[in-house]
Amino acid sequence: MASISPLATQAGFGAFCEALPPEAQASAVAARLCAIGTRVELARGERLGCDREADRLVFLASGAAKLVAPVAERATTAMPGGQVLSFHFAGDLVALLRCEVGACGGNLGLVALSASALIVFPAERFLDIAQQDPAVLRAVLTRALQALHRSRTRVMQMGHKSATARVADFLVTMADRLAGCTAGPCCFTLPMSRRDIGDALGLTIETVSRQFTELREAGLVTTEGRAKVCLADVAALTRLAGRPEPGARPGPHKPPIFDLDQQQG
Amino acid sequence: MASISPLATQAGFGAFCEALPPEAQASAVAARLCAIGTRVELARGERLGCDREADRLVFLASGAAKLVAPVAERATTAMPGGQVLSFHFAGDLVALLRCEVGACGGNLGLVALSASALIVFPAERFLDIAQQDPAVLRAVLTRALQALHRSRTRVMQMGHKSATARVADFLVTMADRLAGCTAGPCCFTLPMSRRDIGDALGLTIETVSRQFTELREAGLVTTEGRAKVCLADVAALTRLAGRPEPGARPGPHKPPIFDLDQQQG
DNA sequence: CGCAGTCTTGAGACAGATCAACTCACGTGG
DNA sequence: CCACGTGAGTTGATCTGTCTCAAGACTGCG
Repeated sequence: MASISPLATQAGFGAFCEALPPEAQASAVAARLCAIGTRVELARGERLGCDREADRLVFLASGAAKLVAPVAERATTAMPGGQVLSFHFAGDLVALLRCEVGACGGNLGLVALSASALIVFPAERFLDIAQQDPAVLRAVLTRALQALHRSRTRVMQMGHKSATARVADFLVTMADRLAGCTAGPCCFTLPMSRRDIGDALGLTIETVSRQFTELREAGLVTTEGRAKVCLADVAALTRLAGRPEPGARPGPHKPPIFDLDQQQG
Repeated sequence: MASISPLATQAGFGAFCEALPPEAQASAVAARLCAIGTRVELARGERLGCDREADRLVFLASGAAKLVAPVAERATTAMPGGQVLSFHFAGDLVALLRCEVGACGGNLGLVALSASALIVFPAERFLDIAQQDPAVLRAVLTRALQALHRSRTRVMQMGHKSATARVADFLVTMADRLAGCTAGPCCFTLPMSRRDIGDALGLTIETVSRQFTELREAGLVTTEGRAKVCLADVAALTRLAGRPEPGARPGPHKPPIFDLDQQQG
């Protein structure tokens, strides 16, 4: 079972503070945020559900996790673990909507792909405190916009992309997130199963497997064991993924697109 | 062409201020935000592109619009107007990423579905000013999270839902947003074409049309002319859409799920 | 009234899902 | 250390839903 340690001095909080804007790291706001956080450890496969009443903000201090939504009624046939909405890695700030059924299907959960350390915050109180330091609040906003950007990109893919393009895009994204690599060759270990990949991409496990085989035969990818993959040419995969190329400009990422809808209340 | 009126006293700014938190409406922050906004009117079909250098924040004072991304290279075959990322209506705050090619394909655009009045802000300066009033910044964050919620919901749909479920979900969403209706019968006028719907749902225009026909034959939908639709039973469509039902609770919407990724820079 | 573009309907093609073996990696216990 | 078993992954054959291509019908506008 998940073990809970209420001591704010434990490992994990340090990583959280480092993720805050530099000028806020030693501030009272940082301390107060830590004070309302609860450290949780999840073993591989363990699940942190959402709260019934309140939204939660979860900082992933270490490890890897998937955000899942239970599949509505029957969907098609498969999908035991529910739809995978996104993958998360150390340093991510994830949020779990309260359980009341929302458009997403409510009852979201964060499932550890590998042993993970989390800091769980009540979202409402977190934002109340963060609001006192505009820099912190803005940092949270920036992350929200990045998440939105990723999600939008996802929508485009799911919209009308072939299985090959989706898998290629997935690999390119993972190369970036897991190995910090956006061009050339690179190797890394995937923490998630083929089933997770399929669930995230809207493909079956068989189709994912076939795509890996094709990429292998094309010489773009080699695999070792279940999890280790080496990409021969990230740029080529990016092309396959149907993404407009990052252009000549190297350098890190562009900030996000965003789009903020109206509350209809 | 789009006409630009730099006078901050014009219509549109009022709607913008009303969208701010009550306590901020008469504040200096509100006035300073208006001061950096530019009013733009778009006729049906006109396009507001993104800026080359800076992100833009766009408040949709009146009308309806679609956010589009140019389709990468060739995609499959069709999609003249590019992929539709989202639809927006009066009161929405939309943002346009700078043109530099991002993962979304860069070069986003906002295309008016009907005559619209917009207020365009430079995002950077907008946030600098908003940062001085935590309530305003938090309001922006709230909207971002709602947008993320919608986008996530979208991902789930695109992931593995049948054409029928997608169209049903689309109609339910529009009933909510255009007629404020979440159950029972309701009528409204769709500002977008079948092509736009298809582009947004990742379906062809023909498939969308066939789904409308099926829903019509099932007695769930009647249409009048091209744009007017009447839904006989929103709850039944919600079920068809594969969404878990909103439950017995009536009442307005739940706040959003969210999920904030890490900056990898 | 007639044209142009949108929408609808139909027939055939194809990508990916489904069902069903089979193989392999990896952890266990002899 | 190696045989073994379990579950993940791969591969193959078939089936289905959606796209594609091709007419046709309607809406709405000039």
